[in-house]
Amino acid sequence: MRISAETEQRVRDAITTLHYRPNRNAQSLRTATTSTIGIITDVIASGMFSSQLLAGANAAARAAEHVLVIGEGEGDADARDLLIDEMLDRRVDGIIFATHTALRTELPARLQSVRTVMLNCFDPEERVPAVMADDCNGGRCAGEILLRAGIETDVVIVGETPDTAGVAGLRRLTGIRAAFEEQAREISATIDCEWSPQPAYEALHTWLAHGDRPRGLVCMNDRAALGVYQALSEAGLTVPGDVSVVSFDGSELSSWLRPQLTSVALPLRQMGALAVELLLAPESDGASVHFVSMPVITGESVRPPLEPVSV
Amino acid sequence: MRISAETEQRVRDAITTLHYRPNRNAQSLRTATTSTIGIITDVIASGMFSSQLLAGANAAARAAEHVLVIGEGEGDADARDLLIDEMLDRRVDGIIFATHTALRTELPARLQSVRTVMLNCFDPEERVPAVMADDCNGGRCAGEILLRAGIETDVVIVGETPDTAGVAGLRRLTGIRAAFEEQAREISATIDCEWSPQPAYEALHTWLAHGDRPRGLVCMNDRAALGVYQALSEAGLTVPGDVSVVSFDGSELSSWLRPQLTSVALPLRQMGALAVELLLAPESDGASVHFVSMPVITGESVRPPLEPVSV
DNA sequence: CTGTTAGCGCCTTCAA
DNA sequence: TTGAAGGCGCTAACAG
Repeated sequence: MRISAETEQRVRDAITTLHYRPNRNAQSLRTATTSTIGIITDVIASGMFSSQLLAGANAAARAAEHVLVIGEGEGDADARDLLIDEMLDRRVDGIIFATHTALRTELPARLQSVRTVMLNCFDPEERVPAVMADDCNGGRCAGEILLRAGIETDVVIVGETPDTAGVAGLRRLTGIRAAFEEQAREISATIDCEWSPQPAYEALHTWLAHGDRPRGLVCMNDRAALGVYQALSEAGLTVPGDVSVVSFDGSELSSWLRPQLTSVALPLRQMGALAVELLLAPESDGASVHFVSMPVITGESVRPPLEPVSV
Repeated sequence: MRISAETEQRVRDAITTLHYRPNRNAQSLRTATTSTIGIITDVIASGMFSSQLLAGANAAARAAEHVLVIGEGEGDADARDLLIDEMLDRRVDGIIFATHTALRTELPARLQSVRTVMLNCFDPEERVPAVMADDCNGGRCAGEILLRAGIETDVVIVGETPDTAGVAGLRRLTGIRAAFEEQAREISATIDCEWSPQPAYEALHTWLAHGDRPRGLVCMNDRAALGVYQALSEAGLTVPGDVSVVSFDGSELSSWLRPQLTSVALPLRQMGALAVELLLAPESDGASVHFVSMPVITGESVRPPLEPVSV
């Protein structure tokens, strides 16, 4: 103890008055760890999707005393790879590879030797852990909502798109069908259209022109549901009086519609958070896909059951 | 030149086969520059706002070969300051301080000695450059849209909220009034309500109950306009037949409504980009507020002028 | 004009 | 237990 207490105090004072803070770059150089996580998204701007994923990831990162570096690939694989390099150059502790739409996609080559978690997408060969919404169970929920309301026939699905690269549609469809099969019922029809207001409006408008009248409608997302509302209203059908409507995503939009939409929500925040937790977890956790369950946001777009149901 | 060409080639080969890349942390240590920009937002998750600001900032950062690290203050000043410290510890080249709503707000103390640009907010003492939407001119545009359509009387504003911390409302209002005053006209009434569907719906519904019938409506944002559409439709008024509607923000929602909404758009992407450019510009540029003009997104919610107007 | 050297700020090992 | 020293990977200044 060669340093006097007084000297120590003077040093401590200097630390505060000069606002000294350790240089994390120097720390990183020595320790080869940065407390920094890179997150690569295809499109940041995409309204709620990427931003909520980001928000969840950021919250979890903060909780673990980490910070997020973001990069937007903009759909261009080269730009994306450049970004990845940029992050690796900065020696991020790991990378989250996120897409704004649920996708089966090849993990970029240069990520295969880096600690990586896929978010809202998964590698066909499951080389790294992935986080996805549990669309299959979500679909089942949507189906059960209608069934519990006593709507077992004349149910139509709006937004079937089996050809897309996305996997959400197929999984939701599977879940819905499963719920109906359990009750020995089935879906009456599926209407194929993009998951946006205008296409959904047009598709349903055309379909209704045939004279069929559905009792229940499942929309593949809230935006499609908006178009569906418009088409139903034009056809003089009321929600939920004539037709009950269930949807997916649980976006803000679902709460803006009148009547408020019952929607099976994408747990984007939780997904983002889980991705960070997996990335930071000491155990590699194998490389399985983690499914996050989709909560139901109950609105007023589904007819209450005619008779009270015993649980 | 003591190194033989052959040796040089062998080194170069090693670089590529071993995927050697310079360690930017080491570079930073030496050069005291990181090619990294920190961006502090109050809420990332807030739908389009922060995410579009982020997207714009990110694009500009990429163009300047920089990378963005993000931090979400979550409304808590302490958490925010911790984040700022975290970024300064990482020796970011500068910080963008962004809010999701246009605000007049004090620059955090520890940012006063750091290269900083305020985004969507400004310091009362203008200590640093700021980027904001030109809401005043935007308001004027909104007014002129109605005036050019021949709607000079019975114009009502939905969403007056002079008491908020936000400055957008007041500025838009000022612009609208200015446009009308230039034609020696004036706004008939202002309806005070929050800028969301439900409050706007209720406020207009109540107002319409008095029996007054507006010819033009200016909504303070697209979400309020959604509520306004609902109230008008309930009252049996058509858009744009009976009432012309203009709104602000230019969000996706405006394109989803039927008829499509004419909206004076927030140039969020450009704002984010400009903030980065100012931050990286060699000249400090003083510390003035930079106003980014708001483009008009033309929909079908405004009645075409009865007679062709000569430009 | 090339090749060597001395740190950037920190952490970790080693000696006292 | 505490202090000194070496080196993380790089760049800028310097010597040859």
